[in-house]
Amino acid sequence: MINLIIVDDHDIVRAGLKRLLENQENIDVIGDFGTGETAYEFIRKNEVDVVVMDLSMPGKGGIESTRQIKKQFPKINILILSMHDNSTMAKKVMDAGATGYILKNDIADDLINAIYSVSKSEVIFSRAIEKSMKSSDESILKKLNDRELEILAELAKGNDLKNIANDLSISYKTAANYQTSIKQKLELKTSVDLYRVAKDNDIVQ
Amino acid sequence: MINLIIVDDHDIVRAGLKRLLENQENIDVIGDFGTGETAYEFIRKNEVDVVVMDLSMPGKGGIESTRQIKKQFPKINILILSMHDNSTMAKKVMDAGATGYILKNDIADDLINAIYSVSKSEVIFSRAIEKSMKSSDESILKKLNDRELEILAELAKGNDLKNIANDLSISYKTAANYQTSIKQKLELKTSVDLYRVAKDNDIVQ
DNA sequence: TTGTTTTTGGGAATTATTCCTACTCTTAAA
DNA sequence: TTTAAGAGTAGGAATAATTCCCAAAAACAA
Repeated sequence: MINLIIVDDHDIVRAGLKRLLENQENIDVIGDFGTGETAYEFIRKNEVDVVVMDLSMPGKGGIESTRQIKKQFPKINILILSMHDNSTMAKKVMDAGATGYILKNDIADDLINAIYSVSKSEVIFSRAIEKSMKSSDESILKKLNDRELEILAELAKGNDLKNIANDLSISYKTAANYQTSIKQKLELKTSVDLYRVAKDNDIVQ
Repeated sequence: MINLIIVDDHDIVRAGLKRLLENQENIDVIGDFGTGETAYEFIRKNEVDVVVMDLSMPGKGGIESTRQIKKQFPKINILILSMHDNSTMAKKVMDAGATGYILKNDIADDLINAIYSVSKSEVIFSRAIEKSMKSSDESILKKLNDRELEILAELAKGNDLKNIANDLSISYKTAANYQTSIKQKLELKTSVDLYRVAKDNDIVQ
């Protein structure tokens, strides 16, 4: 029997998932929570085998919650549910310690299979993710080095060069030069394009 | 008895909603579909009272599908399910002919109540939406005049001042001055902030 | 060790932005 | 009808940001 909890800020999705899984013989949904924090409180006091968690939640998101849970309870297997077939995010999720990453628009059977796999600590991805992970090697961001990536992230957050320079303890000139080289490498013209790229590649939000 | 269909591209959400509603005495879920097109085909051949539809779907989205259904079958009441408490989108949805607009993170009871209301052609919104619709009169965009709004939209699209000036047949200086006054009125510092504002207020995307 | 990449930033030229001013047009009020 | 207010349009001048080019440490790989 798999003791499972659901963490998703959407009440409807949560209630739906709960009912969907309650039909399963070997899965016992012993709790469902709207936030990572309340889920963590429950985990501390109860025997949990698998956590099915939404990626994007207000407050502590799926990644941070995963990290926290895995740190204290490494035996718990976490399956992340996401809206988007984003390989960058999938990598982050796995780095945080999740065992699987599947999409909300995968069919219900896939979810159930994924839960069984994950409960045996088998790593599992959506097919769409596996596909996009292969192609992510050609991500435009490969063109940037670490420092450029860091500065791109800051810029996309809406930080201005002065602050970035200050935060990273480099001169304004250096920061400005980085900005220029990022734009050149990525063939962007405006700061807005820069933000778009950062967003499309999940550097921000 | 309410003959209801569900339209949502997410299999999990759809299956969940279906089971959630199947417990209701007076609601009969007679179909569920992953696209507006397949739902429309079903509607043409079957007696449908209420459609619960996701706002954002690939292909023909919730708004376009709503418009199509209402055009041919004005008696059908449509309840839109959305992820975001966006009052602008809510307005668009109602313009398209939907009877209600609720959020996926409203609690399940709200959904069921909404369905009963909508089935009686009672207009219904999430509380969060009603709140944000009221405050949208005080939208920061009210501070901008038409031309500023137009230029904000262009800027947010990633158009540079030179092109904007050219497209709108105004001098570069004028365009630049508009940009400045937009930033001032909205108290923004960077172009990224400008894009954010445009996005948050549905001027772009 | 030697060569390469990363990280750093200055100088100078070029662009962009801001602030101020001002003219024209339209619209609404007196 | 005159007046006032605001929208839309720009130019000049000062200031700020960006780009381009160059170069020197530092880190790192061969």
